[in-house]
Amino acid sequence: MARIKTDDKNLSRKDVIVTKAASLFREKGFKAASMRDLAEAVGVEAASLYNHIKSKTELLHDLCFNVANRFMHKIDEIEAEPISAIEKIEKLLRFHITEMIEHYEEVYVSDREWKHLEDPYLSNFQNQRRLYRKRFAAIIEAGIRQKEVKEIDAPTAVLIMLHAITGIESWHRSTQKISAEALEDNMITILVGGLTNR
Amino acid sequence: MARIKTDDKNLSRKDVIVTKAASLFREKGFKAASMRDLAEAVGVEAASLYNHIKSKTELLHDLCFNVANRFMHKIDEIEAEPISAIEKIEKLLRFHITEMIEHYEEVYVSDREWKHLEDPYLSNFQNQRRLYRKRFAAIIEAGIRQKEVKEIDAPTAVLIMLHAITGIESWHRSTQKISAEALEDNMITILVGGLTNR
DNA sequence: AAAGGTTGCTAACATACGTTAGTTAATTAT
DNA sequence: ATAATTAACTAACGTATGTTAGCAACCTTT
Repeated sequence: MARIKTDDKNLSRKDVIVTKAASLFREKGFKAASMRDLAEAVGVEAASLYNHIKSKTELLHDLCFNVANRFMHKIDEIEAEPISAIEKIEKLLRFHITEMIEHYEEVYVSDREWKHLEDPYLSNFQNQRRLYRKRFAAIIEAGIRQKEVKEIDAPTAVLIMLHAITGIESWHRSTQKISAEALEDNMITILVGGLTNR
Repeated sequence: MARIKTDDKNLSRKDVIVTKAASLFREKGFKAASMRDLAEAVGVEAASLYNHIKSKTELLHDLCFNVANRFMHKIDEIEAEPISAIEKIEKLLRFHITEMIEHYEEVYVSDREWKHLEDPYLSNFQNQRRLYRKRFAAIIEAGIRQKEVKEIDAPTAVLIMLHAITGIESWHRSTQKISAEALEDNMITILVGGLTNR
């Protein structure tokens, strides 16, 4: 009888399922990925998954909110630091970039598939998202007031930054990648360079 | 008996269906949007759609290749112009931006949902996409050689540009938009500003 | 070794989906 | 006015999907 392997200790079977789900949802999209696909990836029959999870949407829910919470904590932390606006922006961007490099399946799924959440989680997620962007924009606006940053529309700048970073997905799948460090530095050069005055 | 309205002349009934499909696929995603949803949006029964189209995937196919062709023609045109690399980049970006502003449902769907195409169209689309990015990167590399552009990794720059532009989708749906012109100029300022030497 | 809990299996359900067949209504051409 | 064509309808088929029920095998604790 097949069993779900949790080779690395401290991993629950649910963790294994959630991780495989991230990979599958990233590859096929949430709707197109079936529970039978997931079961096969996990090495078990579809019905057996339900010993560990409540529903398919719960998987998406877990993925989305895990990611969202990580970003929320990071922006809390950065806002509180006594550094310049440009430094805050760079720190936040670097966090986004490394998150996308290291946990890209989860981050990608959270970013692209949250539409398939169901209320009340959907509204909740959308609110968090809006709030996060507002806080990011506020940092940029502070930078503009202090003349560190060009006179641009802050919400537009946030859109550009956040979407630019999802481009890392293509890097991840490309065959001849530059190194992760080089990627990060290139992105910072272009993005922060585009904001900075002088 | 309900009929599909093609109020503006020169619109075939299929055109009406394709347009509504773009809107629906954008809103729900290709897989989550059903033919019955589409039929309702068009004002007709699901089976009736098949008097005008071959299949659901044909709709996606039409959307994706219409968009891809427009971009391919534009890059043909721009490559041939006797202008500097930076000017070429700016022209191409402005084209992307206005396409995204004016036909955003189609462009968005083409960008996000092409994964659900079926071979041979899938491979075909992927090839076109790769080729387009290579040509874009080549323009940037020419700019680097002529010292117009910072010494960055060109493929990374392409990723950033293209993905940044999909952020316009959020602008489109936001309630308090800045004007389309202001959006375009802001994006150019940040993106081209991030590339330019000095 | 027995008992209890956990995790797997098979079978099946209800539902939703894309699509086809066959038919009728509406429009266009003769 | 009649015939031919186009475009709609109803009904249904086959398949895939998320999920549940009931039972068997495994592991852990005593």
